[in-house]
Amino acid sequence: MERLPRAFYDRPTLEVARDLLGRTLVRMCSGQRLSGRIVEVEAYLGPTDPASHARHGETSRAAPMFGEPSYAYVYFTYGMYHCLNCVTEGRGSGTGILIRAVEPIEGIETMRQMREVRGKPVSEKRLTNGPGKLAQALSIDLELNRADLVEGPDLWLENGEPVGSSEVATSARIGLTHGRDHPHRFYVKTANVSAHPKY
DNA sequence: CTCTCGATGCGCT
DNA sequence: GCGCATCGAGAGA
Repeated sequence: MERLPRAFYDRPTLEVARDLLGRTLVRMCSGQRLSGRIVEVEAYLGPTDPASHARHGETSRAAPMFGEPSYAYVYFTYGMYHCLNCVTEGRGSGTGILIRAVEPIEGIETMRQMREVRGKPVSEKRLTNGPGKLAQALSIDLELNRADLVEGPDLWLENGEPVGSSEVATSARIGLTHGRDHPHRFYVKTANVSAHPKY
């Protein structure tokens, strides 16, 4: 399967977000392919977006989003979770897209082990149905911050199978206190896996 | 299913 | 010090 090219990311963020649905997220983990079908994302639109980490400008944490598109922005939050974004648009935009949920494809048993490190067995549906969960399942942490999604050896996106408009829905973004006024969350209605029971 | 709450560490005002 | 782009446990319906 072919990787998405650099130009894929170098477009308006909302356009890229919609286009990310159905693509395959691939993580090479000690020689093994772990992968999933992207079914939920959220767009973060730069310094003017009150919900974005870029809202205070190019701070050290948000800096990757101000760099070249097609690189990863990984951040650590709530003292214990990591979340994966891909950087979009041109250098200086401060924009990115949070990957919120994938359907596991390859390496399901490894993902299960990663997720069971503490706690009880995890059903396949709950393996990767949330940004913190999929990062844990795919062993994504700060080492992958700024990773090159086009040429890098550890993390990338493949064409997958784009989903048609009839399968796509939008909503407000999840877990925010500011910036809930725009439908910047995109998800696949028919997905096996949902990061939000309400939708 | 729903809701609430605590864990836990860091970025930023 | 405050507030998180989160998650899981526990309680209730």
